[in-house]
Amino acid sequence: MIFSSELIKGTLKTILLKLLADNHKMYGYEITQRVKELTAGRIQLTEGALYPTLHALEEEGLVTTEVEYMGKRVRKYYRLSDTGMTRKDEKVNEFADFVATMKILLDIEVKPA
Amino acid sequence: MIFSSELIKGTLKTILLKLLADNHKMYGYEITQRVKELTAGRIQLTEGALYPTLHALEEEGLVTTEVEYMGKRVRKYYRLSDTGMTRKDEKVNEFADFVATMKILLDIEVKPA
DNA sequence: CAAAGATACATAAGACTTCGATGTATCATA
DNA sequence: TATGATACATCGAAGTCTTATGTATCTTTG
Repeated sequence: MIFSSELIKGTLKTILLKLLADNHKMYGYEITQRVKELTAGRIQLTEGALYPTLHALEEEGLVTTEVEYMGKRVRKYYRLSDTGMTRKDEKVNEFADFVATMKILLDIEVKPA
Repeated sequence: MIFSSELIKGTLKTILLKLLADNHKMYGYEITQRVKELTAGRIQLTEGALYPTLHALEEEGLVTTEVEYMGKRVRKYYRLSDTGMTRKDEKVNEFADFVATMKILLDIEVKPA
C-alpha cells in the first residue's frame, strides 16, 4: 500500500534534511531510491516534487551543492549546511511532537519500528 | 509551540472523521474548540480550512448535516455516515502505518500519550 | 545491435489545499 | 455599550504536489 500523497505533504523537507544529515551527501535520484528502499516502497518521491524542494532548500541555505561527473553523466550532490543541521533537528522534533499530539487525537497505537 | 500548518495538511480530514466518530454529532465551531482543547492549543483549525473541508466531506457522502437553532443563532451539525465510519477507520489506520514508516525514516521515538 | 529500462537532471501547467482577511450576525459580560 | 466569544461562510492569494514533458546517458537483454 502506497501512502496517499496528502499524508506526505509537509514532511518532504523533513525527510530530505534527515537523509542528508545521515548520509553526508546524496544526489536526487539516490534520494528517491533510498526512500523507496527504507519505506518498502510505500513512499515514492516524484521528481516533480523532489527537485523543486531540493532547490528550495538550497535557496534557504540549508544545503550546498556540488556537481560531479560520472563519465558524461551529471550528478548533483546535496550536502547539509550547519544551518541545515539545526533546521533538521527542529523539524524532526516538531514531527515527533506532532505525532504525539495526533496519537491523542486519533487514539492510536504506534508500533515500534 | 503551535505546529506548522504544513504538518497538519493532509491530516485534517482524518481528524474530523475521528472526532465525529467519537462524538456522534458536532458543529464547526465546536470542532475547532475541541481540537484546541485536546491538543493543548497546538493545533488550531482555522475556519478557512475547516468549513471547506466539512463541505467536502458532505459532498463525498461521509457526513450528513442538520441545522439547529439556538435562539436565533444557527448551528450546523455534522454527523458521520456509515461510509464515513468506514473511511475513518481506513484513514486512521493509514495514518498509524504512515507514522510507523516515518519513525524508521526519521529515527524517532514517539512518546506514549 | 537495437530496444527497453534504469539512471539523472530539470521545468511547467494545472490542481488542490490552506492561509489570512473579510463579512454577517447573535449572545454574554464587564 | 463596547468587547469578546460564538457561529456561519466565502474569497483571493499563496504554497505545494501531480502529471506530463523534455533531454540525455548507461546497462542489460533478446
